[in-house]
Amino acid sequence: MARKRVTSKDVAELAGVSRTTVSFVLNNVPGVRIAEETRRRVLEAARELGYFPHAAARSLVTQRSHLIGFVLCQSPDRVFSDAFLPEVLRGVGDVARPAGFRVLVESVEDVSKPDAYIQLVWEQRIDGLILSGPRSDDEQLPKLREDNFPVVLLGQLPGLGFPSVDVNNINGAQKAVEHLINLGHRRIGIITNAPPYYTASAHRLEGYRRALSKHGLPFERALVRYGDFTEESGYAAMRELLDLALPPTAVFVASDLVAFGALAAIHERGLAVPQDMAVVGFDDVRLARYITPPLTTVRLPAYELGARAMKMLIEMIEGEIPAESEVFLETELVIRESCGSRST
Amino acid sequence: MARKRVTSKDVAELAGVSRTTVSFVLNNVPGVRIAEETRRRVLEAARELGYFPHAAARSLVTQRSHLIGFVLCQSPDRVFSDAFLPEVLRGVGDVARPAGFRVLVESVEDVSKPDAYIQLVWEQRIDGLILSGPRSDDEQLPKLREDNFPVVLLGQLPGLGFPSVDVNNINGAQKAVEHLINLGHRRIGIITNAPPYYTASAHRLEGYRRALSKHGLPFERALVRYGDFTEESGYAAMRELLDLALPPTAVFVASDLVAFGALAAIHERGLAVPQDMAVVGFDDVRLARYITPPLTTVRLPAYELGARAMKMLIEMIEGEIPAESEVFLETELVIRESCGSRST
DNA sequence: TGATATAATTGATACGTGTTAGTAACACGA
DNA sequence: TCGTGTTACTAACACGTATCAATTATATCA
Repeated sequence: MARKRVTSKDVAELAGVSRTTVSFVLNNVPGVRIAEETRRRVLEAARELGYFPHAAARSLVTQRSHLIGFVLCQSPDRVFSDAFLPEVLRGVGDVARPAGFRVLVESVEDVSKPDAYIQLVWEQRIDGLILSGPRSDDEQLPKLREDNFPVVLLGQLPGLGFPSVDVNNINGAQKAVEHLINLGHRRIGIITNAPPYYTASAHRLEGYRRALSKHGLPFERALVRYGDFTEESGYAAMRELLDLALPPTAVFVASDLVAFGALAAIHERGLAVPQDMAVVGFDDVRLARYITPPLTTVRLPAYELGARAMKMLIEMIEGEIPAESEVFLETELVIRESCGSRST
Repeated sequence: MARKRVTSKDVAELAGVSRTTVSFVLNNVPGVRIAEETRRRVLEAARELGYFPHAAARSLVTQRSHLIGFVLCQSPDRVFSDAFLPEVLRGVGDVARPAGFRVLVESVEDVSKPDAYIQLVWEQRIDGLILSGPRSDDEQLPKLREDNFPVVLLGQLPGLGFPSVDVNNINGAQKAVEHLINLGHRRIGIITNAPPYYTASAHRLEGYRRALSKHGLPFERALVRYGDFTEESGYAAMRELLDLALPPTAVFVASDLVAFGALAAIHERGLAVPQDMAVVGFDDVRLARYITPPLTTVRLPAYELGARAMKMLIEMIEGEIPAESEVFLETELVIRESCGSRST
């Protein structure tokens, strides 16, 4: 750091005014009248010296850091959350930037540890918090609730009453399964993305049930299998479905990654997709389109997830009460080749 | 914010000492002796009140924010850099955390704009900077050089003399091609990941040449094609190679994504991988293993890239001169099924 | 015992900004 | 000339910490 720091005092001296005036001009303080000539001189001086207010000094007095924390609670499905992190982050950033906020990214391996991320709040380093993949065993969340610190959840956590943004998993799954039904399938299996105590998993299963019942098809326990985020789990589950006395003609796999495993199992049996077995995935992972056959799947609005969460958070920081407290974003069915296209 | 902020003054009063003593105890200031009993009382009081020093106040006086900026310069290959962002970020975070640093992530669409990210530096919001995918038209970098602000590049940018961390693309490509040669292939094509003015692309081509010449094989211009990050470019390039009078028996595709396109072109011709055409990729994208056939490829050490860059940056912030200024991390050949396994 | 060295603690200041309350200059009407 | 109102600006304080120089309590030694 060769150069000496430029302070508002330097600007004031160069412009021949007081520091207070500099502050008034640069912050455009409402209700204060400054002569046009003076204002020009100050701006000129600031530009010439390359002056930027010291962030720490400023936030010490304003009690605003203009930083928000994006905390990633690592769960077993890291593979999954990772895949969308860049998109989500881009959504967050695109909303944060014009509002003058920066984003501090923190990933936390063990939410039950008391010093996990709450320190950011106690230190007053951040003005608000987006929590991705909140866990119910998180011991810090209740404390934040007490202080009513601005928090938005990405995902769901019933009970604490935090505002949240999530995907409408029920509708998404229902759309996927109805697509299969519309193609003429009557015996449709499901492999979930995760064990049933994950909300997303339960909701996707619920969507499956709704689609069946809406079209008068029976729900058979034998056609339900549970994945656990991994390709391997999809492989194993698909083999079980194929071993049934009366196997399904189509399967809804509630995660693309798990679906890749399922596809491997199908190919292994010498069966063709979509002719012998139609497959729909969920998530629209980047590479869903590159697999053979390109996977029909449900697109997760990752960018929008981030953007919306950030928008809500800013509202809360500004002191407003967000219009809706629980937002569910709709998905989009992306039709490729893994189901055939009898529909069109 | 229902609760009033707890300051060091509160801790001091509860412990019955002065604010100075509190500071001495909590910061473990060397060269200052504190009675064991007093120390205990202070720590106890701090714990009881849940005291954390105000980050802004602290960094105002210490001139240290304990924040580092991770700036993503968006280039046309965003798809690519995105794919590894989570891993890289994890590497950065895992090194930053124990050293007491947090990470501010910023993505910048146009590096030539003067207010792109340098404001973070002028505001003294960050102590150091990791720049991912630096561009030569970046107008801010030279200024940072002048002030010798701590910067580490992720990637390469000859000329300015910034410390950098990058992948050893030459060696990686060479390993991939030698693998094909060892399997008996004598006529090997290459599809690059990007146009030749990208350093990474040029280096991977260079590795290809070295492998050939090392084993006495001729370099033929006809077998060289240029990709441009996309699957489509791989598809087109592969078709051209297949249309040659004397097509190759194997191809090194210097990007997994581009390789997926190439695979599609091969399958379209009714050819089998690896029997009719062996394929090696580069990057080891997460889904390289899920494609059929699972892709043999060169693993990019994404985590280590981030970890190493952060390590160097911390050294520079501490005032040390990093031992090596240009670090090239080695890759690892991941053998799957797209080349056959005549080797073992 | 008194002088002196050492251990333990503190008062005062600086860091760079935002902001409140207040002053000086000036114009205006009576 | 005086009071009143307005405009344009400023002096002084606060934010919460780290740290230096100074001070007080305690042990050491002749």
